[in-house]
Amino acid sequence: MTTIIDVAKKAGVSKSTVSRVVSKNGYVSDATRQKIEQAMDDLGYIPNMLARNLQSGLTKTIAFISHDFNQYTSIFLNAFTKTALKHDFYVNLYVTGGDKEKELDALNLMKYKQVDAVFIFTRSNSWDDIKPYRKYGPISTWHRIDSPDIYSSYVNQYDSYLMSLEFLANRGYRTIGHILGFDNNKNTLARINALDYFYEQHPELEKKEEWIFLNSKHRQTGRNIARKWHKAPNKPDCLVFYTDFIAAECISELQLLGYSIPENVGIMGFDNNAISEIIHLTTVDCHLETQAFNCFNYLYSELKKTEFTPIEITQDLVIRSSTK
Amino acid sequence: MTTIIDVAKKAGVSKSTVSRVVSKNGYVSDATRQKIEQAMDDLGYIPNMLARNLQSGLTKTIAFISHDFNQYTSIFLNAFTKTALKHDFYVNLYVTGGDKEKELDALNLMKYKQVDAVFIFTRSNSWDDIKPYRKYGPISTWHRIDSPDIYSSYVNQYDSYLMSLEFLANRGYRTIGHILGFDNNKNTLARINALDYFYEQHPELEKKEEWIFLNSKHRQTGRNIARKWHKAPNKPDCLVFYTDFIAAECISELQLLGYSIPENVGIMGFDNNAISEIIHLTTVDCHLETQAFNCFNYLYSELKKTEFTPIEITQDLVIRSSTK
DNA sequence: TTGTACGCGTTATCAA
DNA sequence: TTGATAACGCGTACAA
Repeated sequence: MTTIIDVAKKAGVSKSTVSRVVSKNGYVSDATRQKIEQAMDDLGYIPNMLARNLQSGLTKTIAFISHDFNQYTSIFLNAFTKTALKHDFYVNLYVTGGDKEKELDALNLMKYKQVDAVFIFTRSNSWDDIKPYRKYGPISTWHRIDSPDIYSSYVNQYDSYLMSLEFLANRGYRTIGHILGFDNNKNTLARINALDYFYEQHPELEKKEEWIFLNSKHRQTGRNIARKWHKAPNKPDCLVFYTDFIAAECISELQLLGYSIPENVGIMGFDNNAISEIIHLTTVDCHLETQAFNCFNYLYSELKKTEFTPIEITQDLVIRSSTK
Repeated sequence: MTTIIDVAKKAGVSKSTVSRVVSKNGYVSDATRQKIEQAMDDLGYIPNMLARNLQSGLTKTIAFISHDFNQYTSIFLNAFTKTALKHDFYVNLYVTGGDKEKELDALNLMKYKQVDAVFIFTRSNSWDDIKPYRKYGPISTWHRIDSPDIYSSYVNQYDSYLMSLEFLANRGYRTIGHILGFDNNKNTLARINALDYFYEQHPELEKKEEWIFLNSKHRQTGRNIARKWHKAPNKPDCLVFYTDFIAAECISELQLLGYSIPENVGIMGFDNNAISEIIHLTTVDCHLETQAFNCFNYLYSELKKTEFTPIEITQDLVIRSSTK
C-alpha cells in the first residue's frame, strides 16, 4: 500500500503538502501541485479512509436499524439510501431480528464511532431506553414519538383512519372489521381514537368488538383473519388493515377459500406499498419516500448543524377495486 | 470521549496493559485486570472502532451493491445481512441507480479500505471491467459468471427453464410466450438454449417468434405484455416470465382488463418471491436465501483464509393456481 | 507557499 | 507480568 509519505518522497515534498492536495485544504503552488499529482498517479495512490475517519472522528455513515429487511422495509430503505447517496453518506444495515440486545448494540455503534447517526425502522426497546443514546448522535424514526431527543416523521393516523372509515361508510359498508397494530404504538392509539369517534358519529353502524383485532403481527395474520372470516356466522362486509402486506395476505387466503374481492367482502389497506397496485388494493398513500427523505435530512442537518425544514406529508386515498 | 489513556491513568497502569485487557491479547494479572475493569466501568469506556480499524486495516464491513433496494432485492438482502450478522460483519449499502461510475466508486471502496469485500446484486459495468478490482478484495455475485476472480452462486437456468416448459407442456399448454431478461446475461443465454432444445423435442408445439421477448426491463414490462396479449389476434395460452415481479405485474394488468388466471391464460414465473405466494403464482424456487448464504460465506472465507464449501442449490417447482 | 511536529486511539514489539 | 515506544495513515496548528 502506498501512503501519503511515499507520495511525498517521490515528489520531493513534505507529507503535509501532499495532504493539502489530497484533501483540497490550504494553499499549494501550481508547480508543486503538478509534481504531487504526477507522483500520485505514478504510485497509484489511494487515500486511506480509515485514517481519515480516525482523524476526523466521523464516518459519513448512518445506521439503519430494523428487525429484518423484507419487501415491507424496501420502499423506505430505497428512498433512504438514495437520499443518503445524494449527500455522500453511506448506509449501514443492522438486523436485530427483534432482539433487544442487538438493537442496543446497534445504537452503541455511535459511541464506538462506527456510525455518525442512527435511523430506527423497527424497534424492540422502549423509547425511554433508546433516548439516552441521543447523546452519542442524532436519531430519527418514522414511528410516532413526541420527544426532543428523537425526530419522527410520523403521519397523523387519526386523520387517515377516519378518512378511510368515512370512505367505507360512504360506499355503503355497514359492518367493518378492524385489524390494528401493537398498542404500545402511538399510531395504533390514534387509530383507536379515530375508530371511537367514527362510531359516535355513525350510530347507525354496528361496532362489533369481536372484529377489532389488536397487536397483529406481520406474518400469517392476514391468512388467519381470512380463515376466521370464512368460518364466522356473522361476517363483516368489510375489513380494514393497518398495513397493506397483511391485507394482501388476507386477500390471498380469501381467494384460496373461493371468495371474490370486493363481491364477497371489501378490503382496505394502509401504506400503498409496491404490492398494493399489483393486487388492486384500496389504500392510503402516506408517502413513505417523503418520510424517508425527512428522516435522513434531519440526521444530516443535525450532523452539519444546519437548519432542518421537513417536507409536509399528505395522506391520500388510493381507490382501487378491492372495495366496491 | 474517554480513551484508553484515561483508563490507564485512572487504574494507575500503562495504556498497553489496558489494551491487553480490552483486546484480550497477552497476559495480565488478575489483580490489575480487576483494577482496569473497574476503571473502565467507572469511566464508561468504549473502545474506538475507528482506531482499531486503522490499526488492523480491516473494517469487518461488506459492500452490497445494487441499482436500488426494492422488494425484489429484499429477499436476498435479508438473507445476506442475517448471515453477515452471524459472523459479526456489517453490511454497507451502495445504490448505483444503474450508473456505471457510481458502481466503480463502490468497487473502489475496497481500495480505500472502507470495506473488506464486495457483493454485487446488480451491475452496469461489464465483468471484464469489474474483475480488476479483485486485487483489492474478494467479490461475489449471484449472477452467472465463470471466472476465478469472482464467485458466483448462480443456478443453472437451462435446467430450470426446461423443467418449467416441460411442466407446461404436460399441463396441456400448446403455445407459450417467453419473457426473457437481458441477453448480455448468461442466464438469459442458458434459457434461450433450453427453449431451442425444448421446441426440438416438441415438434408438435408451435414456436412463435413474436412471443419471445428479450431484454425485458423490470418496471411496467409485465403490464405492457398484458396489453399486447389483450390486443393480439392469436394469443398464446400461456406466458412464462424470467422473474416473478414481472409476472405479477402482468397478472395484475390482465385482471384489470377483465381476464381470469388461469382460465384465460396460464402464467408462470421464476424466483418464488414474497409476492408470489400472495398472488398464487406458479414458479420455480431457486432458493435465494441459500444463494445469499453462499455469497457471503465465500467472501468471509476469502477474508479469513479458510476453506469454502458452498451449499448445493436445488431448483424446485412451486405449483400454484396461476397455471391450470 | 511550504515544512515541522504533534494528535487521533489503538495494537504490536521489545525490553525490563 | 508490565511499560515505553513505535507503528497505523492522515490532518492541521504553527512556524518559517
